[in-house]
Order: sequence, then structure tokens, then C-alpha cells
Amino acid sequence: MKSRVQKATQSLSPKQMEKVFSKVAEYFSVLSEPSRLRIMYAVCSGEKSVSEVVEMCGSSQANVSRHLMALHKSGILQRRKEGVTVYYSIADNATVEMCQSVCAKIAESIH
Amino acid sequence: MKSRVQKATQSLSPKQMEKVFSKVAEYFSVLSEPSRLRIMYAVCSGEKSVSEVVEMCGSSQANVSRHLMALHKSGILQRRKEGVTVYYSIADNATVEMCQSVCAKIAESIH
DNA sequence: CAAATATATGCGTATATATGCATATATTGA
DNA sequence: TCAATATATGCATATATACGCATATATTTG
Repeated sequence: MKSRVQKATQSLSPKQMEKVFSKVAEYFSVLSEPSRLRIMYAVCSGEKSVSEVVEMCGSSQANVSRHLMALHKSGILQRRKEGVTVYYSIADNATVEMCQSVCAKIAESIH
Repeated sequence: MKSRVQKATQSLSPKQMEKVFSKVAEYFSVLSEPSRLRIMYAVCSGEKSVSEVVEMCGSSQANVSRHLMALHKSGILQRRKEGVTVYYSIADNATVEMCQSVCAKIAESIH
């Protein structure tokens, strides 16, 4: 019996496998910055404008904007513009849940 | 009703939250390199010596050794020394399964 | 149209780290 | 003890990227 990953990768050429590894690495690297995780955590409690996230996270406006944009481009966050204000919210729930379970595991080890 | 992550983080101070984010980021950054993913993929098919992984992955011995060591130090791989040979195998199955499901999702999108 | 406000982005810099190369360390066998 | 083999590591370098600062862009309001 083959696992899901075996089914998905068995027909791929070495070159395609490299592409998969590269994309997966890119995916994880979005989650490998404390500032971006803090921002994701803020957006988890509901849709937020850029300035709200700035307020909550304490980073500069430029930084927050860039990180939100990166999270949006990677497909994790949704972006909605209303007048001059831009609102971000969770788009990819699976990723958020994955982050939360990793967070929970590590948070528990701190108690 | 509170989620697992809420239960685990509600009693943490801002400083402790920063520590959590920092550790989670560190955790994901281990998985954010194509070479390390390739190496993990090799070890997934069963315990491997350093030279076997070098053979399978095509990277230099120095690189493979360093990556295997990093994966071991992060708790993902086990290390067993037998004479002059060092064998690595999966230690943290949860992480491997998480990687595999991300890999499968991305591999499926390539077909 | 001008001013105010919210967001995005160009640029320079500091920092982290992956890699190659050479070499150190450890173990085995002659 | 010496040679061979397997693995680890020090060092230099190239590359990626997070951040600060200034500024551009877009929208609303007067």
C-alpha cells in the first residue's frame, strides 16, 4: 500500500522532484520568521487592517506591510481593499492549523 | 471552547510568546532548505549511513554530514554510530508526516 | 486641487547560512 | 604503528533576506 506522498511523487522525474523540494522549502521559509508568525497570530483572531496589525505587533508599518504581502502572495492570507484601507484575513486554514499545532506543542514545552 | 493553541498560549507572557514564535520559526527554518528536504526524503525510506545519503543525494560529503547533523540536533533524525559509520533514521514521525503531506499537496499540483 | 491618511516599495545595510575546500578526528585492519 | 576509510568541522565566500529610512502611490475629505 502506497502513501499519499508516494502516489504523488512516484511518477515525477528527478527534475520535477527538485522542483517539489524547492517549492516545499519556499513554503516552509514563509513560516520561518518570528515576525511573520506574530503577524499571522494577530490575523488569526479575525480580519485586520495593516495599521491594526502594526498596532498589535509593534513592528514598523513598512515591515508589517511587506510581511502581510508575502503571506498573501504565498496564499496563506486573503487581501481585501476598502477605500484606502487594506484588510487581511486567513485564506489557507490548513496552514494556519498546522502552525497552531506546532505552536501549541512548543508552547506546552515552555510551561 | 478554547483551541489547543489558546490553552497553551493564554498563560504565557509577551516575552514567552516571543520565545515561542522564535522557536517555531527555528523549527520551520530547518525544513526550509531543498537540500535538507532531499536528505530527509532519502532517510524516509529507511535508516541510512552518511555515505549512502551522499550517494543518493549527490551533494558533497561535508554538506550532507552538516545537514544530517542539523536534522539530528533539531530532533527530527536519530543518530547511531556503529564503528566508523554513522546511521541516521527518523526520530520525529509527526514532523516527517507533516512534511510528507505538504510535499504530496505540492507534488499533486505539478501533475 | 490641496492636505491628510493608509499602504506599498526602492534602496542600502546588517545578518544568517549554504556551500566548497581543506583538514581534523575516529575507527578498523594489516 | 601506519594506512585506509567514514565522518565532522574550521574557514572563506556567495547569496538571501529582514529591517530601517525615505518616499511613492492611492484614496478620501475639505
